[in-house]
Amino acid sequence: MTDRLTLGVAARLSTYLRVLTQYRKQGSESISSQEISEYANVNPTQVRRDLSAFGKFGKRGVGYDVKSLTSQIQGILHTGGTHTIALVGAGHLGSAIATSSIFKEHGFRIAAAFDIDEDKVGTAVGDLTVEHADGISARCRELGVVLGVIAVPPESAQMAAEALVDGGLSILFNYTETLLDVPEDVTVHTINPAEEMLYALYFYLT
Amino acid sequence: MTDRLTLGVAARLSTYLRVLTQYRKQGSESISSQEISEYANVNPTQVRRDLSAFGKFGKRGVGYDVKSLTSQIQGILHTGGTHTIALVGAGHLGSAIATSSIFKEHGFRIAAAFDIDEDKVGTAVGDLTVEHADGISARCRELGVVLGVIAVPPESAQMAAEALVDGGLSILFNYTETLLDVPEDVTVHTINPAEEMLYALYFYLT
DNA sequence: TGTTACTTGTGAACACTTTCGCATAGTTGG
DNA sequence: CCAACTATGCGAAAGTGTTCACAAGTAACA
Ligand SMILES: NC(=O)c1ccc[n+]([C@@H]2O[C@H](COP(=O)([O-])OP(=O)(O)OC[C@H]3O[C@@H](n4cnc5c(N)ncnc54)[C@H](O)[C@@H]3O)[C@@H](O)[C@H]2O)c1
Ligand SMILES: NC(=O)c1ccc[n+]([C@@H]2O[C@H](COP(=O)([O-])OP(=O)(O)OC[C@H]3O[C@@H](n4cnc5c(N)ncnc54)[C@H](O)[C@@H]3O)[C@@H](O)[C@H]2O)c1
Repeated sequence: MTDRLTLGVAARLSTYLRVLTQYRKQGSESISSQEISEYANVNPTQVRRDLSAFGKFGKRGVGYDVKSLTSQIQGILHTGGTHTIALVGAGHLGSAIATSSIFKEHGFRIAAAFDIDEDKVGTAVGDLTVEHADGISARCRELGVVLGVIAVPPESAQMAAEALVDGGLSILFNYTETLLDVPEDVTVHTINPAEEMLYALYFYLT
Repeated sequence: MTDRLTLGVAARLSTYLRVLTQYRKQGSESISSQEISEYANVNPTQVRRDLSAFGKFGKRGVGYDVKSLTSQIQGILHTGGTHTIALVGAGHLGSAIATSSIFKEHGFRIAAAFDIDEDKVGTAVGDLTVEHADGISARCRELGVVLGVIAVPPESAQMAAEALVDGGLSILFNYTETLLDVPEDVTVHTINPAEEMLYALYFYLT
């Protein structure tokens, strides 16, 4: 149990957590492996196996209690608390991210938003006041940011990445198509829907 | 070879395609499995094995020719042409999507954008003129749309999904947190960065 | 031409994932 | 209280994925 989860299990548990978080908002108290599997696009047996590896969380004939299963998975992933993130780029995408409830729901607090455009610095996006990109590194250290989101034009992405790395971050989420060159200990997660679209299309076409 | 790819292989090939597409724009003609693996977050041996299953695309001592490898993978995934997509919701996120080059680069053409807000209908986002959401189903059929993107507020997502399904689509990309209920033959892909953030954090914290 | 440095392609071993089938346990309604 | 139904948990087997180690090709340069 002190072992590190394999990549696949950790990915699926994160997906279940997303489904559960939303399912709970929609009112229901109990959920079956069948229902989880439909929203998560996995096999129901897989869901049960993933969960039963850590204990007997379900009730036969009933399903899983949404609230307690949520805590259990948060426990397994050690991600129950609040985590502080920083946003670079306050354009269309940046505003959408800053005002979205998606992050808050899962315990992520956007602590600062940065832009290079003097007209945007000082204005509000969501609950935040946009700060100048010059301050990225210093402010990230100050605020204890663990994760940076890059939502700038593609040609500025490398620059943004370097500023965030300078601020001590080692997890970057890159919404641009730019391939980022970062130190070895930094992980870049790329949000590129086109990639998933190609994948989706393959299974549609065959 | 007429067999369907496994989920994992198809996903990785899509990732390689994303990396190659961008790498090519940055000028280089040749790429090694090592380089692909760094940008794709996989093991270099895995890259070589995935590719060598379909033929000998590389040159020992040199690497892979970026251009020809791109075509080869497009051939394997059958996704070389242009595919037509529709966008529902022309707010902050919708505008960002409509103006992003990410989709075009991979052969996706956004053929129409819809919104319910009368003030937005008729205005331009990117190259498109926003159309009224009432026309979603009819226009999707007319335009031969294969894939729909949902970028509306969470409470409107189910409605948007139903309109798209009515228009004959069976692949939906959902940027909202809402769990969508759709017919069995429709696949929903959810873009929820928070899910991937939880996953990223797990490996960071352990 | 010979040497050095590089990088692919693949056999073999091992680890992990996925699925089936079914015993087991809880629930509901008569 | 019993019968019908539902849904979990898990043994076992088959299928995939992942990594190591190395032979074999290619290029560049002295
Ligand atoms: N992955 C996705 O799902 C997705 C969706 C839409 C857009 N995108 C991509 O997101 C990026 C941004 O799109 P957008 O529509 O928000 O663009 P935008 O032009 O509206 O906003 C970009 C903002 O970044 C700021 N900026 C520029 N350089 C900066 C720097 N060095 N530091 C800080 N801020 C800087 C600009 O001032 C601007 O405010 C694009 O690359 C686009 O392709 C990705
Ligand atoms: N997954 C991600 O990466 C990500 C990032 C940012 C935002 N989001 C989510 O995207 C959604 C949209 O965010 P936004 O900032 O663009 O919001 P927004 O309010 O700026 O835009 C929403 C638009 O949808 C339109 N709309 C409402 N109902 C509609 C309907 N039934 N049909 C057509 N159009 C309709 C509205 O008129 C508005 O123009 C939110 O749910 C947000 O949480 C997701």
